[in-house]
Amino acid sequence: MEKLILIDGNSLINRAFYATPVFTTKSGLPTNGVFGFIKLMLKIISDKKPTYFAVAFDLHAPTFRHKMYADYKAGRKPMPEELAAQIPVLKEVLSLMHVKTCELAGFEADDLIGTIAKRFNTQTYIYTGDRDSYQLVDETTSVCFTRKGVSDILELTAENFKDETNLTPAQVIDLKALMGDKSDHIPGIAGVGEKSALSLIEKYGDLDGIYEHLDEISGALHKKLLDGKEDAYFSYKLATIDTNAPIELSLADCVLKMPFDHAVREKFAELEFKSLFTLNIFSDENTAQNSTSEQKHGKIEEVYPETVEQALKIVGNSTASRVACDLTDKEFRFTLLPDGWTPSADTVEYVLPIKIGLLDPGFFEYQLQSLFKSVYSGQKRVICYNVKETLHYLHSNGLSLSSEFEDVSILKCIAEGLSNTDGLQYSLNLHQLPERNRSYGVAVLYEHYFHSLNENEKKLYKDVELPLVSVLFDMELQGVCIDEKALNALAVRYNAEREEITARIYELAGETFNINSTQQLGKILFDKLKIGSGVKKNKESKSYKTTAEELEKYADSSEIVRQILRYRTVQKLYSTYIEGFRPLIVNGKVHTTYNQSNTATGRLSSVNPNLQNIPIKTEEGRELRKLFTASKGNVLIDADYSQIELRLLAHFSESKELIDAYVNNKDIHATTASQVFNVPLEKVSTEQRRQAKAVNFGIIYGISAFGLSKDLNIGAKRAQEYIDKYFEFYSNVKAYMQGNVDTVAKLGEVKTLLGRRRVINEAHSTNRNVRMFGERAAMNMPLQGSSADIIKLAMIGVYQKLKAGNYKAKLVLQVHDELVIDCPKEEAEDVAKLLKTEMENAVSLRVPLTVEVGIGENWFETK
DNA sequence: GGCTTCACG
DNA sequence: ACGTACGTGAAGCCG
Repeated sequence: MEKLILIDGNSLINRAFYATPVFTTKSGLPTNGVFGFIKLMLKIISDKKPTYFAVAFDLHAPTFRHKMYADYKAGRKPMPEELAAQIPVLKEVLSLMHVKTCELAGFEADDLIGTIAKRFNTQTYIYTGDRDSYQLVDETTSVCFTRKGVSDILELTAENFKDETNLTPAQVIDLKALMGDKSDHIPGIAGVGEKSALSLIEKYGDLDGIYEHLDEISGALHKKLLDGKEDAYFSYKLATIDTNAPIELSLADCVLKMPFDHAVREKFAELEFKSLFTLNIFSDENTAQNSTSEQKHGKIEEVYPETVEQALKIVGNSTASRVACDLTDKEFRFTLLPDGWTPSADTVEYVLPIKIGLLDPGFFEYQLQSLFKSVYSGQKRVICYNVKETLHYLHSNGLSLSSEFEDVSILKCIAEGLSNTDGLQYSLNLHQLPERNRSYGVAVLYEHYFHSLNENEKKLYKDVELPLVSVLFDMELQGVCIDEKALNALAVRYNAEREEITARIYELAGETFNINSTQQLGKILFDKLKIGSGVKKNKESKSYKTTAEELEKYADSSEIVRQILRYRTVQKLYSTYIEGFRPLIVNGKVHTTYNQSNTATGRLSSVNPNLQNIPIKTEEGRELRKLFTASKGNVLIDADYSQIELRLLAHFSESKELIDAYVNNKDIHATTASQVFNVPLEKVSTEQRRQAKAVNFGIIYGISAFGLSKDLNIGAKRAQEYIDKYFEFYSNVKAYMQGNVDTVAKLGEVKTLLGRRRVINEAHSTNRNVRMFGERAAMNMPLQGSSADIIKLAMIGVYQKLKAGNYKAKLVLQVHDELVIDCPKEEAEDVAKLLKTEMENAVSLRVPLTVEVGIGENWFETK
């Protein structure tokens, strides 16, 4: 069915404005709202491929519903100047795009949208950041609600509406009538919140139903409802969207005309929307008769060589200096890129099936190897989307990649952070590139992202992230040895204990239940056994909170609680670290995958298995590290940075107290304790030092009194005193942190030592909690991210030194501030020295970086 | 697939 | 008066 998209213009430009960092044209015109809106609009077009498209705007004037609205809206915070200025610009852009816009004196955008949606019997999608429109959902109308920012969209349809909201679309109005809506200045009934409103609706269906059965409702609620009846019905009218607005509009008026005229391109140039240029959305005057994808991007011809020899010849005869590749289970696609190639050139994409099935498949794949060899180990630079994956694929076929390579997934990550990490296919759609021409798409995306980087980012990419790919590939390939015998022994032990505890818990509970179910557990503990009164529930109030922290409170008085805490420990160790590892062991080793492009700060992450969260904090958990051993005849060398994030804080803040502490090798936690608790350094107790350590850590996280008080189990007031004392002494640290907050408020992003950016949209939120989260993230990211930068440099240095020295030692693990090498005993002394030196000298800061090294037969022993 | 819990830096 | 520590991944339950 043909699709119609309806956009609430005011609502979405508002969302886009706050979700996009503030930027202006050279002349000072703010354009972030328009930019964010256009981006979103293009994404919608790409996702839904609509035939019809219209944007509605508010236009207030005195008529019934809106007069009331105007009254209420008088108290509303005015739209910021920078946003208001962008609305005419947006309307101008839309007009150039021939996108139908509508507004009508006296009607809200959602009235127009409601009217249009009900008028035409075609599949309609309403995009808005306003929950009011939920009431419009029906069989042919969906509401796409922008949850946070503009990228997270919740699509409500007739099918999922009940599941998502627990209401019918019509009941949305009743809900608002009862509870009101501050942001829309609908009063509702005083003292009636979401909870009671929802339960009333669930019981009586709607407003009329509630008042018909008013006598069944007792107590305070009865009075509130009685007193608020007028408010409720008035609010009901306010909340009801008018679906009969007198608007003249036919479906034909809404036809979306793609591609866009040259004038749109010119307008984008004027607004300095350079990143939109590479998109395939403009008509090319010269080849106006061609289809969209061919106009902007030239022709893409798919060629299927009949034999591998043919393909080999094509590669051999080509003088192209680069080749873009995409290798999947089904196909191998490659595009040769001659010097000076641009996305607008006519391009040929070669396609070879990986599994032919008809002939002898082994033979064909054997043939393919020579093609891989010529492409991946030739003179041409190879461009992939995830090159480490390709390296593994080649290796498993006895091949290696010896050409220089590029990686679009990493480029994208440096350019946009975590914005859209859904892989190549997603990026192709987003950029309106043909879905099947994946190697061509890789080339276009490469050009797009590489040229969007600034000089620092290009260096970060070329000098750090790309060389790191080879390091990580080698580490993953190498793997780390697991002592399977010891693992099996532990499995038996844990399993026996788990069964023992389970039996005892059932006995104490008087029945069997699923201990792993927090819901069932909560009911047993608090409803049945009434273990305690403190029945803290979770957000949805669906279940009791049963975290270890919560249960500890009852441990002294209740055996079942003690047994459950013990059960949790054993269950965690057994399921995650014993049984979880078993299927991942290959020839006595596990080979993790390090993900280089999925953290907000620039850290690596580790999966299948995660080797960055192996227990260490408790004695018992720490035992598991004995399972991680050196290879036969080898030792493990472990090196970790000492307090690298605090040292970075000293460096960035230029706090002379912090610098002094590190330059003179002082005990930093004791120093902080001495200041915070007003005692001479030599009189600091172990308890005071422990607390000061928590303060120092808290600072790195963007400290809050509440967080610190929870961590230290003290009152928020005391915690605040500690923080004040801390900042009084380390005054530059306070200024530095404030600087981060100011930066993110102004630019919407912060940076690390090597210029890695993190966009923090939360910093522009009107919601105080969300905004403060953004501020804490802004305080933490430069520290956590620079630490990640530094260890990446060190890894590259160590890798190169090991290679240059012809050592057999191999890097096997990275745990954020720690590296582990599997090393022949005879090399150990040299390698330990090399490792320490490379790590300590990876960068030069205002304070020394120090590294602690340990050597042992297994990971446990190195510490 | 989202939520809860818990392992790490 | 509000509700918060920063960054991850895995297992298991539940709808």
